[in-house]
Amino acid sequence: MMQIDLSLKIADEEGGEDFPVDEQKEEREDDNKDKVGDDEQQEASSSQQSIQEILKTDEIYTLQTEMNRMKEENKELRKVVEQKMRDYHNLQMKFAFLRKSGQENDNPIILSLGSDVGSKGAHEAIDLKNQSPPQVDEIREDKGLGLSLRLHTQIDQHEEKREEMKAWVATDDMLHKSNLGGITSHTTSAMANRKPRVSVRARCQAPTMNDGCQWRKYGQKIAKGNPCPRAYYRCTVAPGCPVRKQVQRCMEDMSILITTYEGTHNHPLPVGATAMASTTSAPGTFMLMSGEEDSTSPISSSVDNLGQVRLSYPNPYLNNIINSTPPRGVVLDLSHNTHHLQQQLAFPSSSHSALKFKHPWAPDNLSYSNSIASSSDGANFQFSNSWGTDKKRSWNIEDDKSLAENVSDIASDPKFAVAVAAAITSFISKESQTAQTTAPALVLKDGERASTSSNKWKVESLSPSGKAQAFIEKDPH
DNA sequence: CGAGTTTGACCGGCGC
DNA sequence: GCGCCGGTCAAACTCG
Repeated sequence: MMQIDLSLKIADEEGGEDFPVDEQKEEREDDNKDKVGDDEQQEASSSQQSIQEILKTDEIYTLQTEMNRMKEENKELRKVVEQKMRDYHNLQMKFAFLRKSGQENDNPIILSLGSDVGSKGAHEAIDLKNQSPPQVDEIREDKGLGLSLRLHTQIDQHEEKREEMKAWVATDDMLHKSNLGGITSHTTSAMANRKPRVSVRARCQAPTMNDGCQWRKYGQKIAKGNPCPRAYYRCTVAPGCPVRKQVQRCMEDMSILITTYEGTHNHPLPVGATAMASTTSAPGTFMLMSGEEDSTSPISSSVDNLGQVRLSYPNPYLNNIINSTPPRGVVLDLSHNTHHLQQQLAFPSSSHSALKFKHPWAPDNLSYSNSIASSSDGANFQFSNSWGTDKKRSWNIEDDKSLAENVSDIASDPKFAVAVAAAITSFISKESQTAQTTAPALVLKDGERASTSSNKWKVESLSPSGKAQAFIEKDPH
């Protein structure tokens, strides 16, 4: 899934560096031709040549040192990438595990990217590693962007949901103030015994979004509570494809198109829709193709009482979704850009931080790469937990600044959301197709195991801004 | 003429 | 059991 070409083209660099040396050598030869017979000049030329040889040797030595340094750096980066791959895979397994085991109880799983702003429940959550709540707080204070797992007890479940809703509303208010445009997408995971569903919210003027697939409209209804008609489409790429989608305008904001995909394609997807390959629907593809405006925004997701998974950017229209047409499953909300993320972070810009931002793998920035990594193509991403062995990270203003930019950059990439949606819906899809009979348990990164007998899990990454966040909650049903 | 859209009828789930 | 509502069907219609 994640492939980052970390190979260093040392050979090219060497060639490039050697070239000027050869030119200098030729120049020296030409000079020698013009000065044949002049002993003093020959001596001078000889000494000059020896000096140049020394310089050349120094240059070679410098290059070799640089090569070795880059090799070491490359090795470190490879280790980090491999570790991230393992973390991500483990997280996928955990999530699928938890969802399956959690079907017997009502507590949802919450996977979040970024800190859960104002989520009191998160603070009250019990850490998977049996850490005490103060340690959880410590994680938050750490301002890491890593991925953390939390186990929510049933006791604080309801209160936490209220707090999460409060957080949503608070974030919504900020968005209203900033009057941000952009794309909103929602991903909704399927109920345990239903087809996987993914809802995508996006600003789109067209009647429907171009998600790379072929659709045929088979019905239209005016849903209660929304004067905008809801259109029903089915995939016609291949006969018998069970995938269907519903398209409806948001009541509060007609510019927002809510597209809900359901089912899994039984055919290879056309070019441009490959992002759906690992998902149950096409929200990712939509996001890839809806390039209008700024599609970046902080990501957040949560689970409501209906057990739907909500993976969204802070969304002022969330209430509408919940109250009027509550989707089941995962909700991806990309209807807002992330300008406000940067505003919230409000760090003075500097070229240095910008450099870090563009090169998260810089040696002095590896602490970030331990938390979150994003490749240039954006479709590859990884998370890792930010607690446990990662406490040695040291944060400072520069880190915050770089992190803010990293978060913004990652969140701004629609492919990031695509990847998130793909991972989540992939889990959900797989889970819905397989029955889980093994004892509920969670294997942590360091080999620890945690019981999943409780009802609610939360996996979230922490960020200093608390704006780049994503939750995935387990369907309680 | 075929593919896609429209639209009223129909069906099943759910709550009262 | 009844009504409401979401979702689907299918005949009629439109369009290229």
